[in-house]
Amino acid sequence: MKELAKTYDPKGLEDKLYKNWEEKGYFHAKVDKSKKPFTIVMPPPNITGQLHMGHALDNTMQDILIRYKRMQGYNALWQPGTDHAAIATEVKVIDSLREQGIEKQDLGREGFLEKCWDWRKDYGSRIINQLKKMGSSADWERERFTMDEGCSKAVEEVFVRLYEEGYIYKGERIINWCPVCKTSISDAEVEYEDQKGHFWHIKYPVAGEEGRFVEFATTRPETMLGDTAVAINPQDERYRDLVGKKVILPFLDREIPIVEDDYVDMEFGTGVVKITPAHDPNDFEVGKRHNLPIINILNDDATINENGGKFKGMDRYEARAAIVKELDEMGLLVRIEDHEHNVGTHDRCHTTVEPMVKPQWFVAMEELAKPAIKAIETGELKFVPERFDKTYLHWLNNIRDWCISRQLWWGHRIPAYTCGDCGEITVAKTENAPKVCPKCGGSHLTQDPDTLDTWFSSALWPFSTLGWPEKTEELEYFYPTDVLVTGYDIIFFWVVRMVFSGYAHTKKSPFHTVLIHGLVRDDKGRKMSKSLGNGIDPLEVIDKYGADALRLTLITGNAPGNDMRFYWERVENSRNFANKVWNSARFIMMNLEGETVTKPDTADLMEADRWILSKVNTLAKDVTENMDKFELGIAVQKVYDFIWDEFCDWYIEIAKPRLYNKTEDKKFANAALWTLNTVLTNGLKLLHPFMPFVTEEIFCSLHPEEESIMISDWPVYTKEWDFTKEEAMVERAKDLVRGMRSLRLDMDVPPSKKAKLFITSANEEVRNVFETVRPIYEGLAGASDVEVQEGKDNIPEKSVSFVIPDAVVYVPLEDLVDFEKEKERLTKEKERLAKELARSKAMLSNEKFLSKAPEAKVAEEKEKQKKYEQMMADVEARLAAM
RNA sequence: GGGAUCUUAGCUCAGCUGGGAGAGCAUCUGCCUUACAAGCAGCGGGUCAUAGGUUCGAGCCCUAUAGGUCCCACCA
Repeated sequence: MKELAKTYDPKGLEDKLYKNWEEKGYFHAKVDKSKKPFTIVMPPPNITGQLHMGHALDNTMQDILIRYKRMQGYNALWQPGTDHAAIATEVKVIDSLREQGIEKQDLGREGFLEKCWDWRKDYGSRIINQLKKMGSSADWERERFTMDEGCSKAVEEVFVRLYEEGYIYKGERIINWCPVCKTSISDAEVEYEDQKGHFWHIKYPVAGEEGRFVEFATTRPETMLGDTAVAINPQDERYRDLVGKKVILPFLDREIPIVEDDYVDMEFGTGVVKITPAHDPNDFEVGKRHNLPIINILNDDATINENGGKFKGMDRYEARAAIVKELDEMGLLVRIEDHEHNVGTHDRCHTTVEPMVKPQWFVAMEELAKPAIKAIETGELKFVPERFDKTYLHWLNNIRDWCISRQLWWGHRIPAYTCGDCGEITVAKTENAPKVCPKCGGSHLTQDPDTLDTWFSSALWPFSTLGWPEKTEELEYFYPTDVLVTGYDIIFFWVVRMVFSGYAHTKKSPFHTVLIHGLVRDDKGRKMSKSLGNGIDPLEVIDKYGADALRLTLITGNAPGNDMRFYWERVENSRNFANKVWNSARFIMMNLEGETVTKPDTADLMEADRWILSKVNTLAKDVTENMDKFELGIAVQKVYDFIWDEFCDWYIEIAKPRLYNKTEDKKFANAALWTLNTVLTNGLKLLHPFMPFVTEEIFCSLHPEEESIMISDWPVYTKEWDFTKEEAMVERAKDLVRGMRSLRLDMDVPPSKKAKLFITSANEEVRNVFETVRPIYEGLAGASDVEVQEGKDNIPEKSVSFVIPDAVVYVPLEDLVDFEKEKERLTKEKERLAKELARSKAMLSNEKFLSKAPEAKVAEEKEKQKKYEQMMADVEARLAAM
């Protein structure tokens, strides 16, 4: 047996243990029909990613579930991989190229993609290695990438299928355009920010009516260059006579109609709205209804294009200022108002998005959403916690078509080919790419230059990683997966899309449970972010305190779906716990030195041994229940409390006298050692999913014959260790010791002072408590002169007392008694009892309680009352005697 | 505007289907006791946001109010 250091040092050790696990192949899940599968698919981190607290939390939760299920005997697969992260990666690569003075366009599509793959080669494994530092037991042999061959095949398969079924279409729609990234983005990628702006009140002259104007307000004056109408509400009497007339658009001198549309709110502003179909989603709809022309006034970088007349070439904000200035000079600017409004920005670069009309590819969502909605109703899909059902359903019930084309190069290229001769679009997988146009036979085919939204491939992740569309045995065996763990911020982007994709392509929900966690915030509750510089780097935490401490910190005291605050003090506490476990093991191993321990006869077990066995027995049951309900925080709290409070603070202390007493029969020490070893081992197993490293190291030292705790069996409840009687007895013994301790503190009794104890109970069980407690008492209270005395007759006159269930304990302390203090204590005690008695009596005299409450509850209450009455009588007698 | 959620000890948070208010940290007291000072023993500290209601009984259920956070939608 090897020596353990005085404090636990995770440094170096964790890497060593992890390497061993990996080499032994413990993480690898092979198809094995004799075992039940349990599958989690890992949310693929971006290849540009650096491990942050969000990943750390997400992965810790998954690893806990996987390790737990693996120990329970499941064939547990944690399917990992990385995401190509279309726009995020493209932006990074462009930036790094720019530093070298190279522009994306200079390289051409092929050249640029090469650079992207280089980037992936250089950085793609970085995040994976960081996840390994966390102890993640994912099946790395099965690592996938959203753009690897298989996943790309799945993407094309889906695209072609959905196209053929009519769910994917190409259309001129108004989309969100990012002028910096120069691509369209989906609605989900738009983030609204409150910004201070203005309302510009402007008027347009009415054509043919000298001196007449219509007035309206706008927040974006520059869009007037694209105006093709002004609209009024058909009910609006004020403008009745204007119907059918036209107004003149300043600068461009375009005559545009005045149209009637219900969309206009008569109550708002002047009741007149300018209509810019090309640059506003609502106006676009109005334009469609009235067949208005769509005039795009912006280039892709949000400068004004040739449709903007003399403002051509100006940036949108530059043009805004110029237009306002000139309108003012022309007397068409009525006034300017301050106005705070929500501005849509791109969630990656926070550039204000510009609505634009462009040909894009869409997925028609209405039909596809239906089974995903039904899944919640039928219970095929559950959110933990449940409240996220509502978030999910609300989104699905109001879903709009998904814009899936992106004007990027890095990603899955859209498998659509346009004929240069007849304009026919052909959609086909790369392997079936058309050489000639199937319609006109022309050979001038060009593939659509756009790529797909990065979430298009992520949506297929649960089954594409298992080989879909091939019918692999993995897919057959591991799919559908079981649990998806992710943050609530990603429900719309990912969870929704995975679920409807699962139903569309596999006819099943890709998982039955979605376990949602919150955000990791800093100590002040702020989001951890690079720009604020308030983030704590998980790698730094691991370096300083170890991965176990990090994991424990992330899991404790947090309920599913809730945000948490993360700060160093919490990590320290976790580290302290790791050290506590370490030292308890060290203690046991020091005592095991040179001993051979055998399983003791049941008769040789002390009450305390049975008590702790019983405790660890129920602990296993409780923890298992919590784990199955995904209450990871509660589960680990229970293990923590058990190991620290019960096992270390009580049981080890109780066991010590037997270990130190060399003259006694060896079988007593043997019983203690065996119990220590057994209980610690079970505790370690229950702790292992949460703190894999320290538990493994101890387990292997304690059991050199065993290979790894990872592949050991999860403790289950056993009848053999069901000792309710002993449990109750030791709990009373603990009360007794606690009572003695506080009494001695109250009375300033030095620990060396011996004391006799008298107990007022004829209950044999209670008297046995003294025997149970003797070693504890001797060890902790420092007095050994314990005398059991029944009844009240022999109690010394000068003594102090305290109450334990079923009895009052008297301690004669002769000259050391402080009667004032004792009186105070008793009075307090009397008050407390009176309160409890009142409550109990009220309950028991209540007919409704008696009739409605379960019988056991009533009986329990009656017992309580009896006890209280007895205790009350004792206390009153003591008080009277003083 | 719609929805979700929170308000519990000085701080950060648990508290599962209603039945004697909890943890960690911090403070204070006493201990270097031969596993652990990253420790041990203990003390103090809460009208469970407010006001009603249901109930024999409410931190928990219902209603309203106040304040905070988040999501969605958005009137130009």
